[in-house]
Amino acid sequence: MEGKKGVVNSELWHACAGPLVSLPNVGSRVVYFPQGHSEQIAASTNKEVDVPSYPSLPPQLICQLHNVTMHADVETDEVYAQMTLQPLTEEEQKDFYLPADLGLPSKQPMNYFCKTLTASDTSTHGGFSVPRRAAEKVFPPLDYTRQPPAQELIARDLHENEWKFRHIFRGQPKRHLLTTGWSVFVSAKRLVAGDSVLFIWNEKNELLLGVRRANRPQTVMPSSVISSDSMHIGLLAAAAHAAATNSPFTVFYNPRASPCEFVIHFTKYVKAVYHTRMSVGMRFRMLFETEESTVRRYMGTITGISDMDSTRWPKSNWRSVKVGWDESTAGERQPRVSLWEIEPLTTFPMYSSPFPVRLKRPWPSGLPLFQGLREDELCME
Amino acid sequence: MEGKKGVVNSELWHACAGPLVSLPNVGSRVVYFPQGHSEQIAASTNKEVDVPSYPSLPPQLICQLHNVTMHADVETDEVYAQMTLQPLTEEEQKDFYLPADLGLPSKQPMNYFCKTLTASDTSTHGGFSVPRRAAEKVFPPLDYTRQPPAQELIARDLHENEWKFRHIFRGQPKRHLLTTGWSVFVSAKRLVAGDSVLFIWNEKNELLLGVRRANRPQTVMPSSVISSDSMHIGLLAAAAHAAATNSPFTVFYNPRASPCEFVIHFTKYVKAVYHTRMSVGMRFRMLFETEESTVRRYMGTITGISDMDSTRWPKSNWRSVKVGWDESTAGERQPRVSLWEIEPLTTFPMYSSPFPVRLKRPWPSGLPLFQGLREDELCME
DNA sequence: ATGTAGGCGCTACGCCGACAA
DNA sequence: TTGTCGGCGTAGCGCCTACAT
Repeated sequence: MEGKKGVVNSELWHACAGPLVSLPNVGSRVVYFPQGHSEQIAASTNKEVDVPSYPSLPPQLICQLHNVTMHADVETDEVYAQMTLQPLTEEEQKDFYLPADLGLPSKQPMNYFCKTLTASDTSTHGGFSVPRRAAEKVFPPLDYTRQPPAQELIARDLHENEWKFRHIFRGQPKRHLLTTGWSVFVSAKRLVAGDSVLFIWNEKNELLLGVRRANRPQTVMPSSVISSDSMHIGLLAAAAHAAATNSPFTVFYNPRASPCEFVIHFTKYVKAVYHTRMSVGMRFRMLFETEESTVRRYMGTITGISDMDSTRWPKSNWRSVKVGWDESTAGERQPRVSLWEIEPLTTFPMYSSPFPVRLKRPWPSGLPLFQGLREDELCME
Repeated sequence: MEGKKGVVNSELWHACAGPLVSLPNVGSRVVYFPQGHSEQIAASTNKEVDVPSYPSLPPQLICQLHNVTMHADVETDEVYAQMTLQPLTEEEQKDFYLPADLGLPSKQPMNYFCKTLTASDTSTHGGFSVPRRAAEKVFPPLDYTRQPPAQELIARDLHENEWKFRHIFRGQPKRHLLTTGWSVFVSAKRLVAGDSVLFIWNEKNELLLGVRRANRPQTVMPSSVISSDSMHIGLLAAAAHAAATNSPFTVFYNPRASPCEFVIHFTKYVKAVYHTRMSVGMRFRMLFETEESTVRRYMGTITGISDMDSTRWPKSNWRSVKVGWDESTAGERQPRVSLWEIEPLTTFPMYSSPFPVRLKRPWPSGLPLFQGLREDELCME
């Protein structure tokens, strides 16, 4: 598993990244959105910038994914992925076989739990209160003949550090607790109330331990290295150079920094853009992650379809759908989404049709997405 | 002083930056070296990258400095400067008046001291041992009639946080110590033995407090935002775009990240490049910072003059001088320096001559540095 | 089922001189 | 002059149960 230094346990990475995050397979085709990438940089640096537009850079690049590695920040344990993408020539776009990589949301580990830390969990006054079902599911069973039942747990984090905890079942009423060892973990990881920890009991009978920090309002980036303008220009220039020369380039994808997956499975993209009817007024649903790290669907209505940034990124499909949400719990959900993020609520079958339905409106005719690639050459399952 | 948020105390910033660091004045002319900037990025990210060359970007840009602000990283207290530079058109390069901004090393504060922390200073076992002369110079005088003499000190750091310390003069033999309050400071700033602290007693009778971390071997950058390749391309593209349109761009200068000052006072540059004889075999001296935060001169001999990177940056003056050092204390000093960093040891007067001596070799004739700017138009004091 | 608080033992933090370098 | 140590008193860490939600 640890072939390269800095590459982390895949199971644990996905658990920390959350149930909605999926990474494309190595070798598969993907669509890269500079605009989405730019959005992530803006979210990371907390700066909106006004960079010059890059007319030579199309709003999306069809790429082959040469490499994906999973990493975690040494300081914060924040998970991120490094991807090496190579833009495909028109020839290569034509001449392909498509692995059926739909990028279904990665399966979360079987035996795991995630708990948001309470004030008591993080205070120096005591230990960690383990939810009962969680303890029974992911911790090795206790010897209940002892009084009180207790054992030592050793859990490994993303950096292969081992943490020892005393797991004890006591109190009135009885409960599972982590005592000795817990506070050093909390202070080493600098956890505060509101952050989450997650434990995994994997198939090799190893205990893995991850951390998810609460969304601090300002994740103030150490922008002391390069200006955010230069970052934006850099990403655009790197992509443009790669596109012009069909040479590989590298991006970092930080799934928890901002809700913008800017590298999309090719087939998912094609399905959404070419094989799905979308129109104003249409109802849809979309998956979101809950506080408890599970998924739930929110429903909404399409209120408009238009370019998000018509000057810089004309005819881009990135966040081209304006939506209204049924549950108006503040403005916490994006007012704009991308076609492939939502699932239209229709009665007729969409994907099984042998005759793909070309999107009629509102896209301008002849949208120049896959030059040289005929639609009926697409291999859909 | 605190007009803008994030802008820090100038005195304290300079003390933390060290005696050799000077910032050009706002409004003055400077020379910007993309190559040097690239070097700093490489040092910050610990990655050498192989970026495509940018033939349209000259190895140096003459710019006007529109803005300089001093900052400090919230996490690490690392000082850095943000500069807004505007490349000058040929017309503007001709039509100028030059403020006599030679960028002499900034004067360090009068009453200050800097101490490298010992194991005892940072252990949980005790407080901070204040060097006697330092305490007498920068701390308010103690009332020696009390037994023991003691007082409470309040010092402000770069982020305007206040830290309280008990300052006491006791022991046998007598010594100055900081006791209560010291350990919380050490743990809050995460100081370890080898790091330095510095105190300033300024003219407003305020006590300022700064931190300098030891050069940890690997200052592993959180590169989880943007690839180092994109950073390099970004800096080059941003500079190229600015040069092409004569529009302002922003850079960050981190004086302690790496010994490469990539924004140089214009007059200093002109002096060094056009008005100084340099030849192989010539002796010179150069300033360095000592452990104790003072300057000292090292002597050396020029062993060669050539492009550092002849493919990417032909005819650049950045680190064009190969040197050998008299004291060969390991390879801790750069084997290549730039002309303006060194002071040639000659007997004839150099700067006062009314007829500037054009550098004969090894520069190729007609080096295209200041197109449209005749040398005798330069205004040297 | 689980968050918080009171009780209290004991570790280690932190203040002190004594040395020595 | 100043770094480190042995000495100690005590704050607060951390283990326990009680109680409330």
